[in-house]
Order: sequence, then C-alpha cells, then structure tokens
Amino acid sequence: MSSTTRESGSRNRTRRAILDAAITLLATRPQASLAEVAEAAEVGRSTLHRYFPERTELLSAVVEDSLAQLTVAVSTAELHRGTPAEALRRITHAYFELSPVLLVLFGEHLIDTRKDLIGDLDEVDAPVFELLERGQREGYFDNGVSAEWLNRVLWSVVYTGIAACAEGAMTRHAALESITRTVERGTRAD
Amino acid sequence: MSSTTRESGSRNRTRRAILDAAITLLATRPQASLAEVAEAAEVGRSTLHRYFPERTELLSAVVEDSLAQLTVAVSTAELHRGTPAEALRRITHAYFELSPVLLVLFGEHLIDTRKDLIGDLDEVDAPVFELLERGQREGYFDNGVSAEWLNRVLWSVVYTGIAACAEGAMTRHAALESITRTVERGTRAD
DNA sequence: GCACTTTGGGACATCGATGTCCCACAAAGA
DNA sequence: TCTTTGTGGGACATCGATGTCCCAAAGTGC
Repeated sequence: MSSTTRESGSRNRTRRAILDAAITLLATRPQASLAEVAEAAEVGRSTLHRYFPERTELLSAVVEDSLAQLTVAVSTAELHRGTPAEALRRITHAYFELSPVLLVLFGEHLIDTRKDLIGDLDEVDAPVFELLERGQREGYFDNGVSAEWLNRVLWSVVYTGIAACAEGAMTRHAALESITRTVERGTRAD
Repeated sequence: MSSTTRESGSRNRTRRAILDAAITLLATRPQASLAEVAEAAEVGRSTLHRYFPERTELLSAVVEDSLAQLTVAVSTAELHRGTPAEALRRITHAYFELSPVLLVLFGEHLIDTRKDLIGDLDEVDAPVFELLERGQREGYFDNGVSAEWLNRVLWSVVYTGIAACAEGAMTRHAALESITRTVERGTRAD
C-alpha cells in the first residue's frame, strides 16, 4: 500500500509483472519452480531473486496482493446497499471475477503458507460476514446455520464454479449462472 | 482387489499401515516427505521403499485405495432405495464419514497426480449422478442447473464442512448438521 | 530349534530447486 | 553524452528429498 509510489515506474512494472505471472501460474501449477515463474513473467531468474530473494517472500507477496484485490472487490460491492439478497449477488459476482486470485489462494491452500495472514482474510471478508448476519436478522437468509457457515459455503460454491471453468467443464457464463442460483437457494430463508 | 489375499498377513498389515498413515498425514501435509510418512506409519524408510519403490507409486496407491473406499460407501448407501431426498441424505452422511479420504483426494488435488484415475472418480460417483438425475426427473431436485453441477456442489459442501472440522472451527456434529441442511436447501426444487 | 521372511538403519549417489555472486549490456534520465 | 538504474545469464555452492544397496537383527511358521 504505502510503497506503491516510492519505487521507480520500471520497478513497479516489473514487480507487477512477476506478481501477475505468479498468480496465474501458481493457480494451475502451485509447485511451479521459480525458474518457471520467471519464464512466465518474461524475466530473468536473477531479476526474480532481486525482487523476491526467497521463495517464501514471493508467496507472501502473492497472498498479500490477492488479499488486497479481494479487499477492493468487497468494498466496491458496497454490501450495505440494497437488500441482502441483492448485495449477496453482487459479492458473488465480484468473487467470481477474481478467479485467478481465488484459485491461487484456496486451490492449493497458499494462504496456509502464511498463518499470520489467515486472520487478515477474516478482515477482508468481514463486510460479507456482516451482510450475512444482517440478512439473517432481516429474515432473508437461513437462520438455521451460522453466518460463518454461510460464508464458508459462499466461498466454496464460487470456488467450485471457478474450478469447473478452469478444467474446461463449464463456460464462465454457465458457471456464474449456476453459482448464483445455488448460492441464492442454499442460503435463503424459507 | 485381487491381491488382497495373495500376500502374507504380515505384508498386508504393513501395507495397510503405510496406506492409512499416508492418507492421514497427506490429508494435512500433502508435501510431507517419505521419511515423515514412514515415521507416521511406524515403519523404516527402507520398508516404505520396499512396498512403494517410488513416491508416485505410493500416491497412486493412496488414490486407488481412496477411490475403493468411496466405491464401497456409495454402494452401501443403496441410492436406489427410498426417495431421492432420503438417498441424498444417506450419501452425504457417508461422504462425511470418509473425511480423511476426501481431504487427501481433494484437499490437495492428489487426484490430479494420476490423470488416468480422474475418469475412475466419475465411475465411483456415477450412482450419485444417477440419483441426482432421477431426483430432478421426479421433481425433488432443482432442474435449473445440471446434475453434474449438483454433484459438484455436493462434493464441495461436504468438503467445506470436513475442512472446517479439520481446522477446529466446528465440531463434527455441527458440521454434519450444516452440511445436510445446506445440501438439502441448495439442491431441492421449489 | 531351524529356515525363511520381513524389517530397520546406515552409507551412498543423484537430482532438482534454491540462493548467491558477478559481470556485461541495455534502458532511462540528467 | 555520461551516469545511474535495471536486467539477463552464467557459474557456483548448498540443501533436502529421493532412490539404491547392503547387512544385521527381529519376527514367523514349521
């Protein structure tokens, strides 16, 4: 956040290129070597090491960047606006649009590589959690399960659709349709 | 299957011990070294190599064993009996009881290590697929999405509950309750 | 007790990934 | 143009995991 403008444009671009390549590549091949990441980012292996001296640092940066993207998505969805059902639809869509991020974070439990950041994930989706609780109070969402469970199911169903797309089993359009429908039906009150 | 009785009792026991330890250990630490697996199985590393000369062979055996356990569970659930809703509840429960197997198969995409066995997974849950289709035809399950999608959602929700237990966020009892309720509501027709 | 099987552990070679260092070259800015 | 900054690639050391081999010891069945 703070250092976004402290480095030269060149360094920022290279760093972003590495991060983007890492997210995309690790989403499908989590055990990819640093050499592969460098190649995907069209950067020398030396350069990669220059930006991220150790593998763990790259992984951490990927996680932090992913969480940042999620934070933006959640805040952009303005979950306080409209009915809970509408807001839920918005955040579902927003999550879906972040496919690579979800794949890299949960597909291979990359988040687990930085135990200290798991708490941050809770912060990231805190507004979603509040939305779910609000919806339960107002009678929109199922009160027979906890809001935390609804939140888990949301992540889970969105991820399932994204994964189905990734393996070519569904079109993105069909996936989004199914996700939306299932989330809606699975979470709503009677 | 065929060789179950072809080896000495001792060899069978050792093999099972290794397989069980591998499933349990890999469920939580998929990148565990063979030395760790051997230790968990209370077996020398040499012995491990004697049964599974290469890591890939151990992984394959784990996948095959997991699929076999799933096959038994599916057939035991007798999905043709009773209403689709009842049958769905039975298989949901059966999947849940196979927590370690689900964790090792899907938690770390171990199934992906043997592309040729992904097809086998389809065979394993073919009866479940048929159940979902039957339920759709008979008006029990949502017709607005494909049976394949319902199947994916089933796996996904069950896995979510299992994972929540594994990280200590829920008791097994609470997880099963939530899973059952969410699967029921997410898949049923209006 | 004896022969056969199974096991544990050490020694060793190998391999791929990682991380460090260095130097020449290209790009960008003053 | 000259200087600073950023880059690419090679050479190298290291490390952990893997896989092989061997032998002594423990276990098992007769």
